[in-house]
Amino acid sequence: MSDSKNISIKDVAKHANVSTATVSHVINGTRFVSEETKRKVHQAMDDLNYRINSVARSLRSRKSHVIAFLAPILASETSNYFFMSVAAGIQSVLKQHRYHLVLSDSHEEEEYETDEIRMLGSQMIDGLIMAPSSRGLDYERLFGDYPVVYLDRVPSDSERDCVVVDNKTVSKEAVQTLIGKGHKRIAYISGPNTLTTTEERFAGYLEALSEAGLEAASELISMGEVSLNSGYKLAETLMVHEPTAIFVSDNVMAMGVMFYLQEKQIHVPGQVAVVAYDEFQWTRITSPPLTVIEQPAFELGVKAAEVMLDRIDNADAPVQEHRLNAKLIVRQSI
Amino acid sequence: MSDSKNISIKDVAKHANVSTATVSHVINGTRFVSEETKRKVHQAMDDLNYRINSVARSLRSRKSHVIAFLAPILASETSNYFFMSVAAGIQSVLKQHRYHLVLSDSHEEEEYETDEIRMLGSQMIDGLIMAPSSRGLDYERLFGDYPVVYLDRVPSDSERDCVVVDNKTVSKEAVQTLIGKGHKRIAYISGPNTLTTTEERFAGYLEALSEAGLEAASELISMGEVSLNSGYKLAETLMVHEPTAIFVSDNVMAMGVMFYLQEKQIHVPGQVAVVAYDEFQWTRITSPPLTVIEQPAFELGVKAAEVMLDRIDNADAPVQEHRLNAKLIVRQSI
DNA sequence: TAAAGTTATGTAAACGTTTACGTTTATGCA
DNA sequence: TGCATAAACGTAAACGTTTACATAACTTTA
Repeated sequence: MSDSKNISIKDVAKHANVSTATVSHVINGTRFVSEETKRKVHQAMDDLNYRINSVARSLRSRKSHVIAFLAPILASETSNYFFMSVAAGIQSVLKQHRYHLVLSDSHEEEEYETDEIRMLGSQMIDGLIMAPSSRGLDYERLFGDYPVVYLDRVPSDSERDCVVVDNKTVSKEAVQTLIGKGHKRIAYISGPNTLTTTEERFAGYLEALSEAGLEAASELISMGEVSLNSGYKLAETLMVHEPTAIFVSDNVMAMGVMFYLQEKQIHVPGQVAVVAYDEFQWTRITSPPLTVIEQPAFELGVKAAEVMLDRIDNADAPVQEHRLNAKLIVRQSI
Repeated sequence: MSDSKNISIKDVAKHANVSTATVSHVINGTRFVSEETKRKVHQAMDDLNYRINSVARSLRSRKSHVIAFLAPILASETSNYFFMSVAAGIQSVLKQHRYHLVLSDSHEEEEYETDEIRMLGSQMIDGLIMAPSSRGLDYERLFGDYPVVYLDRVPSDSERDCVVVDNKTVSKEAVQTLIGKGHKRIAYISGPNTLTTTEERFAGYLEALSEAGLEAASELISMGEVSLNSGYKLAETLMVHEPTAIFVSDNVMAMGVMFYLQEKQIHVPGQVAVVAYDEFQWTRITSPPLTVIEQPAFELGVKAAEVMLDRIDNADAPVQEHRLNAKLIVRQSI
C-alpha cells in the first residue's frame, strides 16, 4: 500500500533516463523539453506514483505558497462570522493562484496574537494577512521577512498595505436614517473603543448627531466586551434611559441586544428601533428582520488576497490603502 | 530593516564558536549542552536575530507540523457554522502541540474536494482531518502518505480512524419528545440523503415513528439542497400537508424554515412545532427560541485532533472510532 | 569546411536543517 | 600508570528540489 521509501525526482529521472533537471523542468514547464522526453517523464511519474515534495521545493525556491490569515476567527464563544466570510474571500483567490491558506486565531488577545505570529516563523509563510487586535503593539518587531497586509483594522503607525471598510460613512448614514425617522434619543452599543473600526463607527455616529443638532448623551453610549451576554447586559442598562433607537456596532452584541428585547417583550421597532452591524442570515429571521449594515466581508478578503499577491510579485510597489464601501440594508426593525 | 541575507544556523554557529550540531541541539533540547555553551548560542541567536527556517527543518526531519482540515467550512453562501466550531476545537489542541492548521474548503463538492487533496500534496502536511462530501469516492487513491482522520462523516469502506456524532440516538430522542407532546404528523426536512450523518438522522426519525406505531408519511418527508432558500421552499411545500411539527436536520435549512414560518405568521409552536439541528447563538433569539440538537462540535474537533496526534505518534495502533453524544435542548419552539 | 549558432539536455551546487557517527578531553578505577 | 568510561561537542551526509552553468549534437553561415 504505502511505499516504504519515498520516491523522489531522482528516481523518476533514473526511470526515464533523463536528468533531474529535465524532470523538474517538465514538472514546472520552466524550459523547453521535447514532446518525446516529456512523455517519458510523465510515464515514469505515473509508473512510480511520484508526488512532488513541496517542502523541498519551498526550501530551494524560497517560496512556500502559503499565506497566513490571523484574526479573531475561530474562538468558539464570541464567534464572529465576519472573519469567516473574509477567510472565504481570501481562499477563493488564493486557490486560483495555487496558494494555501493557514488560519490562525488571535482570540482578539495580544498574547495569543504575538504567540501565533512567532509560531508562523519566518520562512514557512510567504505572507501574512491580519486583523490586528491592538493598535498600539509594535507588530513590526514580530514579523518575519514576508509582506504583511492589514485587514479591517490598522495599527496606528502602519506603513503597510491595508484593506479596510469605510465605517464612518456608513455608520453616519445609518444614524442619519434613524434621525430621519424622527429619532432623537439614539443609543450606541459597541465593543471597546480600541480598534480603528470601532472608533470610525463611533465617529460616524457622533457626526450624524452633531450635524443634526442633536447632543450625544453619555448615558446612551455604552461600550463593553464583545459577546452575546455583554450585548444583553448593555441593552438592559441602556433601556433604563429610554432610547427610541439603538445602534449596535457589532453583530455578536446585536444578538445579545435582540435576545434581551425579545425576552422582555420590548417591541421592535414600536418601542425601540434597532440597526446593527453585519448582515448574516440570522438577521433575516429575527422578528422583525433587522436593519443592518452589510460589510463587504468576502470582498474584503478577496481584495486583501489580491493585494498580497501583488505585493509578493513586487516588493517595491508603493503601499496601497483600499477602503471598501459598506451598505445599509433597511428592514423592519426601524 | 530587513537583512538582505537570511541568517542561518551556520551563522549562529560561527558567531558562537560552536558547531551547527550544537546550535541545533540547543534549539531543540535534543542532547545535553553545557550551560555556558547554551548561553553563548542564545546570545548569538539574539545578536543575529536568528529565526529558524521551519521549511528546512521539515525537509530534513520529515515532519511539517501542519495538519489540514478539509470540510465545507468557508463557502460563503451555505455557511455552515458547525464546521467552524469544529475547526476551533481542532486548533485548540493543535496549538498546544505547536502544530499548525491549514484550512481547505471542499464546498461540499467532490471536484473541489479532490482538487484540494491534490493540492495538499504529500509532504506538506503531517495529517489530514476531513469531513468527506461523498460516501462513494475512492479517497484512498488521493491521499498521500499521511494519516487521515474522518470527522463527522465516514466513507463507506473506511479503515481509518474517525470521530463522529451519535446522530441516530439523538434524532430519535427528539422525535420521541415531539411524539410525547402528542404530535402525530411530524415532518422531516433535510439535505440530500447522501451523507452518513443525514442517513443516521433519518433512521432515528423513522425508528421513533415506527416504535410509536406511527406511519412515516412520504408527503411529510422532504429532502433538498442545503441552503436557506431551500429550507424556505421545503417548508412552504410541506405546510400544505399540515404537519403539526417539523424536524429540520440541518441548521442552515432551519433558518430557511424559520424565515418562512415567520414571514407567513405561522405561530410556533401553536400551529407547528419546530426542532432543528445545531445550537448556535441565533437559535436563542428567534421567536420563540428554538428547540435544538446540540452537537458537540468543538469537542468533535478536539477529539479528532487528539486522535490525529496519537496516530502520528503510533502509526500501527488499532483504528479508533469515536462516537460522541449530542444533546437535545428543549426550548419554547415545541 | 570551419566557425558560429541553436536546440535539447545534463551536472552539480545550493537551500538550512537534523542526526548518525566520530572525536576530544576529563575522570574513575585497578 | 594505563585503560575504560563518560561528558561535551564536532563533522559531514543526508532531506528533495531548483537553477546557474556547461555540454553535446545538429544547423546554419560564409
